[in-house]
Parts: sequence; C-alpha cells; structure tokens
Amino acid sequence: MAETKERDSATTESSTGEISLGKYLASIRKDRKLSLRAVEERTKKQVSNAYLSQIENDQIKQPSPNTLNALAELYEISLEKLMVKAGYITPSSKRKSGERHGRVATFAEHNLTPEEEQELMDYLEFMRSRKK
Amino acid sequence: MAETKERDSATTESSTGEISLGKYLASIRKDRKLSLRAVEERTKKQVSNAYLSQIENDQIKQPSPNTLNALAELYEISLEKLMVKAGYITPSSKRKSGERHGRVATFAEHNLTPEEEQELMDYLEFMRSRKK
DNA sequence: ATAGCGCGCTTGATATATCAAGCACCTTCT
DNA sequence: AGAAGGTGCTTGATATATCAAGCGCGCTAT
Repeated sequence: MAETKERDSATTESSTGEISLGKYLASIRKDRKLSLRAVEERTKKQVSNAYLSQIENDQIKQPSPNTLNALAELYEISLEKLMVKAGYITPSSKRKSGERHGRVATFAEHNLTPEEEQELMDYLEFMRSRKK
Repeated sequence: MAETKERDSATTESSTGEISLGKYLASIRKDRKLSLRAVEERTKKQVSNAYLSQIENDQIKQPSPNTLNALAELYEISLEKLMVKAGYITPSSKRKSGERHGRVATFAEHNLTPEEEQELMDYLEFMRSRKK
C-alpha cells in the first residue's frame, strides 16, 4: 500500500522532462530505419528482438548497462543518456533544464572523438550527480 | 567457441591479473575496518550485509552498477575498476595500436578532484575497450 | 487465393540480484 | 554463569532481466 509502482509512464517526464527510455529508444530505432530483428542481428544477439520490444514499451524497468551500451553503440547515441533514463543515475544536481553546457576542447589532447567527448562530459555529470 | 561459464574459485585472475571482485572488495572493507553491517548502514541500506557477504564470497556474478557505485563511493575507489572486475567491461583490446595515455591535467578546468580525474580516465579506457 | 516473408509483439521458462530473518560463534559486560 | 551485543554467514522469498518460441498481421509475389 505504501507505494504502488504503476504510476508511470507512457510519457514519463522524469528528470529532464524527456520521454521514457523505451519511447526514446523506439524513436531512434525508427529513425535509423531498423527493425527489431535487425537490431538483434546488428548487436550480435546482445539484444533480442523480443526483449527490445519490451524495452521500447517500457515493460523493462532497468536494462543492464551491457544492453544499453549495445544499443548506444549501434544507434551512436550517448550511453550515459540511456543510463540516466534507465534510472541508474539520480537526477539530483542536474543542469538547468535544456541547457547546453560549455565545451571541453581540452579533451582533444587525448584524441577524443566528438562522441567520446560527449560521453565523457555526460559521465562527469553522472559522477557528480552520484556524489550528492 | 562459446565461453563456458566458469565459476572458478577464490583467486580469479581475470582482466588485470588481479583478484576477484569479491576478494578485492573484502580486502578493502577490512582495510577500512568496517563490518558488513557498518557498510550496510553507511550506504544507507543500498547494500545489505547479507548481500555484501555474498558478493565478497563471489556468489554474486554481477552486482548492479548502483551497488558497485555505492561501494566505490564508500571505499573511495574507482567505480570503473569495479565495473571491470564485475565483467561489465571487456578487458580485450586494451591496446589498440600501442596507445598509451598520459595525464589529463587539462581536466582541471572542470574543477575535477583527483578522484574524478582518475575515474574519468578509467572511463575513457572503458569506452575505448568497448569500441571494439 | 495462398504461400511466403517480414513485421511488432506476447508469453513461458530460466537465471540472477537483492533482502529480511535467522543461525552459530565470539567478546565483553554484570 | 548468563545477558547483550557484535561478527560473518546462510537461506527462503521475491523481483526482475533476458531469451526462445510462437502468434497474428500486413505485405508482396506467384
């Protein structure tokens, strides 16, 4: 009675006021014009079509980092963004809404690709939100 | 070709040739002079004493990132190191083409603490090892 | 029409993470 | 001595992730 779990979320506007993990992943997959089974193959069976379907319909609460990573790589999106949406990261000290923060050009000294740079920045936020 | 799931014993020298996750965590806890229940309390129940015991005895294969993070923070060790030991990160291609990294002093522009810097560097390796 | 294929989806089964409750043992007290 | 409390540990119960197998539907083709 204390807490009913099901007040979720067809449209979960949790931390950043964004859509749910499932809807987000679904929209991206469609953008990439991939079928569920295509994703299954391209991820070398790391994510089955059945499972992806459940994820996209928000029937899975917290896919493992491995799963999220496989999808992030295939779709070429930020792993940490998925980690946030999956609830691994507490949205405590999140940035002000919708604000793009400064760049980290100095990361270039490590031959970071733009994606790596973005991921590192996301990860920094991740760490700091946890530190709270 | 399949990797048989081996549940070998106490001294698992996997990725970095180090001890298993459980033994590693146990040694650190003792170093910090904390009891299982003390850890339970200090992590605000994020890790129960029963569960920690299982982890330390390698009865748990892959604790969640949340759990690992709680321990990493309490012990003040690298989360990514635990992620490696937990098997979230494949220790395959550490060297892509004789690549080695230097320091990342420039991270200081983001007011990184030494720990954050270390974690970011670990995480960079994490990303790159994942990238194939 | 019908055979086939691709699509998203459902479901049963299995593996595993996680914890509350308890147990056996060991130190101090009084 | 016994109570009280600390220690690591075990276990039964519960929740959840994950997949193989299958379903029904819409397309093309014959």
